[in-house]
Amino acid sequence: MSDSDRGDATEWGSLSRIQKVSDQDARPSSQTARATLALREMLVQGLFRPGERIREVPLAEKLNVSRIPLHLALERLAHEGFLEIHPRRGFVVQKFSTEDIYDAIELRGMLEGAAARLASERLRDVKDLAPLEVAAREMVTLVRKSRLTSEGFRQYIELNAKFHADLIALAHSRMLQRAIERACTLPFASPSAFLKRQTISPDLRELFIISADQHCQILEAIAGREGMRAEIVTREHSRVARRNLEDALRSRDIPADIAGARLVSI
Amino acid sequence: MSDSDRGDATEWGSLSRIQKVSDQDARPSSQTARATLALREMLVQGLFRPGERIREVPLAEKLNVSRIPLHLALERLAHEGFLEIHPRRGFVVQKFSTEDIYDAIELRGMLEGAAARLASERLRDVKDLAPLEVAAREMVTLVRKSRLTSEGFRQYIELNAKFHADLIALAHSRMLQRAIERACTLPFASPSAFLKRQTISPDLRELFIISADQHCQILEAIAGREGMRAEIVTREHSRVARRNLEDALRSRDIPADIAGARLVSI
DNA sequence: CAATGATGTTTTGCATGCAAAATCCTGACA
DNA sequence: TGTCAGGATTTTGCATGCAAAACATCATTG
Repeated sequence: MSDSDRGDATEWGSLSRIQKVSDQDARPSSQTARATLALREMLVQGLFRPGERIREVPLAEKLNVSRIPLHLALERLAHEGFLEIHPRRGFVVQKFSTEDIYDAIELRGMLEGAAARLASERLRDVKDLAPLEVAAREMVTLVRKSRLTSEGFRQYIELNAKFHADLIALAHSRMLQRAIERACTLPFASPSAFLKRQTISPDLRELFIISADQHCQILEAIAGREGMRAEIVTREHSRVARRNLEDALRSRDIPADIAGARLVSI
Repeated sequence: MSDSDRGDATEWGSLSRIQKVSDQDARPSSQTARATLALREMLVQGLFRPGERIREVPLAEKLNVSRIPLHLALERLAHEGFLEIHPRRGFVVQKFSTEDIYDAIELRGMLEGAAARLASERLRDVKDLAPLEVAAREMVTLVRKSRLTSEGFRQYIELNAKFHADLIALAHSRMLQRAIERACTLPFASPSAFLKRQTISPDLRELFIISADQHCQILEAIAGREGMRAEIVTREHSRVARRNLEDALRSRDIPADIAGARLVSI
């Protein structure tokens, strides 16, 4: 429930804002925002079956909003990719296959890779990398501890989100930023999708170490204006998510651990 | 006015559907669809100033729809990237810089390049390339004619759209397809954005020849499972649009010729 | 028995009107 | 002159209700 605090649902640039979980859940300023938040949460938690048709009236009652804001929320979630619009027939919950997830991860990898390359090409001052280096260093420190507390875990997720957001901002491309935000609206495509797993196996710890090191390599490449290397390492970095997913699929603990997994068939 | 015939505004997979311009303008089934179509057209034609705030009531009167469908249409256009949402303050027309256009074109090139690579990796039967080959051949035939009639021009645009749509479909990746559709919602990012120019200089004719040949090279690469080559040529292919834009910028005939150019500042 | 058509029910699309937020305008005061 | 307060006005957000489209049910007919 920690990624549900973007102020208003469709405001842009939300990815680059660092979310403070300060005041509990902020104030969902409008009915539409409230409905969007609640619905996204329900979808991610798997309270709807993939392929299920959504009826507006009962759902509106359940969420305590009227049909107009609910309809607006549904439209937004459709644009995010959770629902499908059937012109005069309402909304249907999307189905995803594991192939879709793999493709989504690879897509994000491509886009973030391009962002890293652009960042290295367009970097004006090496000082601009400072906040990223801080985050990367702290993540390394975290994963080096023999035992990862759940607080450390939370910190890692937050630092990771900040790192990725800052990296994308460094590309100085609104269009690319937009594309990445879109690609990450589906929860299982986001960089921290598979970080929320509860079972921390030794393998998983290894992945964390690898991932933290990749952050450093990416920064080194950008600082040295090695665009190609920055792109390749960033692309490879996204495959951590894929390995994490494969691991989860093997141990069959998907539904509990991974956000949005209940929308995946097979 | 030829690209305004996608049945219902936000139905997905619209890119892969080949649009028949059969019955004039189809029937915009709902008020929302009507408003979306009309508004998109107005935006592309530059009837709104970038940065301008949109007032719903007068606009609704102007379009002869009520505020609800207008609001839905505005929301959709915001998701397409034409407008910006300010939570309790309404919609504002987006501004774009030439850098944004360049980035949008490069982004599309990357994504279509990835599609071409995936197509070569995932191609099941070489027969699947047949419709693409037909389109590519016809385009070559068209550009070989010494004089390009305006009917031939129209045909080229249609064939080009079909080629790109079919290519993307061959990648067999819903996620990638979605990303490309999103990237192309902005008119100047689409593959045929700069084909609508009215002044056909000799340089432009050369670009057409190059472009038609690139289609053939892409198909050859895919047929030969040369994923890397397919990706690279497709990426390069997208730079035709960039050269076209640069040419237009030099001759300062942007506003008249290029869809959506009036949304571009400087 | 399948296909088609009539009829009632559900469900979405939309118009209208009201309330609250934002904006604008005016004028007082430092 | 610039700033700020406060009221008037505009503008968006939303609730309600109605009409039409989609859907379900069942009877009729070939």
